[in-house]
Amino acid sequence: MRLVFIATGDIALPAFRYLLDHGPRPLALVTQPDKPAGRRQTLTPPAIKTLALAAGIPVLQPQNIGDAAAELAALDPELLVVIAYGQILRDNILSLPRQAIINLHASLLPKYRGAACIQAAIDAGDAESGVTSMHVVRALDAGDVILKKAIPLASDETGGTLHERLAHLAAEVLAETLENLADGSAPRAPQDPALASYIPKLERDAGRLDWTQPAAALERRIRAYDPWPGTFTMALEGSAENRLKIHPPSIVIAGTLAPGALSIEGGRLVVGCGTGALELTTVQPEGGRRMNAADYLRGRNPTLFR
RNA sequence: CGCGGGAUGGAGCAGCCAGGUAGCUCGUCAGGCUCAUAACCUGAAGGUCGUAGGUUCAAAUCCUACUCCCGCAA
Repeated sequence: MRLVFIATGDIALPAFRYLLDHGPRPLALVTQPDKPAGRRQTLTPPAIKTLALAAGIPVLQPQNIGDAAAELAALDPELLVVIAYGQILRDNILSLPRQAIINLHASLLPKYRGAACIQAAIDAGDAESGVTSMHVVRALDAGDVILKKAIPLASDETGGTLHERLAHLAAEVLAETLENLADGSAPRAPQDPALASYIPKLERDAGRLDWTQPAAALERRIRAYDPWPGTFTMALEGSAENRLKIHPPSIVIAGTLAPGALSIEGGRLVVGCGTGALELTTVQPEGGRRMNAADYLRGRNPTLFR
C-alpha cells in the first residue's frame, strides 16, 4: 500500500515505528518545520523527523501543508495517515489519496475533539479514554469512525502517563485499521453530533490554579496538566509574589480553609479550596528545582496562594 | 547572542546592594526527659561559600571569564 505519514507530535512515534518495522513502509513523512525550542531557542526538529531520517524515509516540512500538494501528488499515495500533525488539511490535500485519508485521535470520539483531548479526559474525571481512527473530513475530528479502542484511567493517571499509553495504543489502532482497510472490512460509523464536545488548545495561563474550585477538581487538573502545560499558583512570600509550579501528586482532604489560605503544620502544605482542601506534596519555585513541600517550607515562608 | 532567577555543611534558605568573626529552619550523631513519639530539652560533628582569575591590608560579599541548575517564552 502506498502510504504517506503526516505527523509532528511524539504521540505518533510508536505508530510510525510500527510502520517502519512491519510495513507498509511510508513513502514519506510530512511534519512541521523545525522550530526554536528550549532555553537557547535553538532550531529543533520534531523527534519523528529524526526517526524518519535515520530510517531513510524522505521528509517534507512545508510551512503550510498545502504548499506540498504537488509533491505529495507526485508520490501517488493510496492512503494518508495523520496523527498530531498540527495543521488543518484543506481540500487540495484531502482530495489527494486514491483510497482514504485517515486520522488517529487520542480520545473516544465524538468526545473531546480538538488539541487538548488527553488532558480533558483526566480533567473531567472520566473512567476511560482511548484512541479513535476515522476518515478525515473538513470539520475538525468529525469524520466517520473506523474503530476505537479504550483503556481505563488509573487514579493517579497524569497527562504524561496517559500520553505514553495512548501513543502505544495508537500503534495498535493503526495496525488494525490498516488491516480492515486492506481487506475491505473497515466499518464506517458517523459520529453523533449530539455527543460531540470540543476542547480548545490550552492557552498560556490555563495552568493557573483557581483555588475557589473544589479540591477534587484541582487534584484532577494537577494530574491532567502534568507535564504539560503544568499547573502553578502565585505564592505570597513576605512582600514578594512568586510563581510556584505545582506537581502531582496532591491529596484531597477535608477542611474549611478559605480558598488560597494555607495551613502549614509538620512540614505539610495544605491549601484551602472552594470545597475541601488540598495537600500539596511537590512544588517548584521559580528559578529553583522541583522539591517536596517540606523542603519548600523550610526555606520559604508562603502566606497565601492566589 | 530571546527574557529572567539561581549555585553557601546532607536538604531548603538568609547573608552580597553600603567588603572585616559562617547564620536560620531541618536532618544526622550523642545524651536527657517521657509509658511512648516524627514531640520537647542539652550538646556535638559536618562548609575549598560552583570553577578560574582580578581588585584589596582583607572577598561568600566588588570586577571579569567559564561551568552547571531552573523559570518564562517557543
